[in-house]
Amino acid sequence: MNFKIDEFQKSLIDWYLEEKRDLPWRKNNDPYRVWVSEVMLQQTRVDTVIPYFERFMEKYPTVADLAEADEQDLLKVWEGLGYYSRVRNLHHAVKEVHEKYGGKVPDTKEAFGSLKGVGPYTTGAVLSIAYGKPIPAVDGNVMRVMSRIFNMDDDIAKVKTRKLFEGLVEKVISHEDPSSFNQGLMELGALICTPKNPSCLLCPVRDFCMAFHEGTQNDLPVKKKVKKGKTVQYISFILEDEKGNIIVRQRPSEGLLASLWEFPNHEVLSKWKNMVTDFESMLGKELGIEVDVIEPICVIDHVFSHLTWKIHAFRARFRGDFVESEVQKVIPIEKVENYPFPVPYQKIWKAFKKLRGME
DNA sequence: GAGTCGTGGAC
DNA sequence: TGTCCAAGACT
Repeated sequence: MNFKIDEFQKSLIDWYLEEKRDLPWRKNNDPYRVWVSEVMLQQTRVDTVIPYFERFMEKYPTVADLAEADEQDLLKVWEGLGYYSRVRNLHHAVKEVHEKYGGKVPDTKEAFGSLKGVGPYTTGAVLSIAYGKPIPAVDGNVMRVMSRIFNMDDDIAKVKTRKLFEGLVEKVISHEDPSSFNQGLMELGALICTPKNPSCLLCPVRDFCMAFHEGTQNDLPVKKKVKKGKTVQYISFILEDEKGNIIVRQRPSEGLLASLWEFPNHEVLSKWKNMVTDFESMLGKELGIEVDVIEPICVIDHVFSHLTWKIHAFRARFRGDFVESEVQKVIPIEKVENYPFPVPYQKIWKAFKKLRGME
C-alpha cells in the first residue's frame, strides 16, 4: 500500500473539521481551559466529564482563581469523578504557573511537561490544541487507531508501545494544523474506530488502513488482560447522638481516596466472631464513647480498578464525650453533604436517609 | 515494569 | 453478574 502522508493528513483533518462534536472545552483554545479538560478526560468518558467541566470552569474560570482555591472545596467539586490525585496535582501545578509564570501556561514541552500531573499525553494535547505545536498526543484512542492503520500487534498496555506510537505520530503529524490532526485521531477513535465493531465503511482514512485492507481490524489492538483484584470486607457505622449529629472522619492524605471523608469503619478481621459486636466495642474504646447498634442500613459492593470493597453499613447511636480533631468530627446532620465523600459512602448515606425517612 | 489510583456505561 | 473499558500519571 502506498501511504501518502499529506493525503492522510488532509483526509483526517477535513473529516474532523466537518464531524467534530460540539463540546464545552472546544468553545475556545484558552490553554488553562484546555488543560483542565484534558486532566478531567484522563481515563474518563466525555459524557461523564461535561457537567463536571461546566461547574469547574464556572467556579474557577482562571489560573488565578484555581491557584487561590481551597483544597476541600476542590475535592467537593471533583466528588464522584474519581482519581482524586488528579485535582490535587492540578492544583499544585496551577499554583506553580500562577507564581512562577505569572499565570501564563508555559508553551514548551520542557516547562509544561514537568508540571505535576502532566504526562506525555497531556503535554502533547495541551500544547498542540492551545498553542499549535506539532507534538504527539498518544492516548488509548490514538494507539487503537494507529495499531489498525499500520496493522501492528504490539501490546498497547506496555509503556514501550506508547513510545513507539509517539515516534510514529511524529512522522505523520500535520505541521499545518497539529491541533486538528491530534484531535482528529482521538475523535476518529471515539466515533468511528471504536474498540468493538468499528464503522470502517464510514471511515475517512479507510484507504490508508492496513488492518481494513487485511481484514484484521476486529483483532486489533492487542491488549494484555488485567487480573481483577481481591475483595476486602468492611463494617461501617453511621453514628448519631440524641440531637441528630453525625460522626464523620477524613481519610489519610495519601493513598486510595486520599483526603476524602467517610463514616467510621474497619476492615472485618478473620479473628472477629461477630463483626457488629466486635466493631461496636472496638469503636467505643477507641473513641471513648458508648455505641449501640440500631439496625442495618445496606451492603455496598464497590469495584475499584484493582480491588473490591464490600461494606456492611449499620445505624448506631452514641453517648458520651466524643473528642473532635481536624480529621474526626461531630457535625449536624444537614451539613454532612458539605463534605466530599467517595461514591460508596454516598450510597450508604443515601440508603441511611431513606431508612430514616429524610427524603 | 508492574501496581496504584475511581467511576459509571455499554454489552 | 461479569467484562472491558475512557482523552493517563505517578511510584
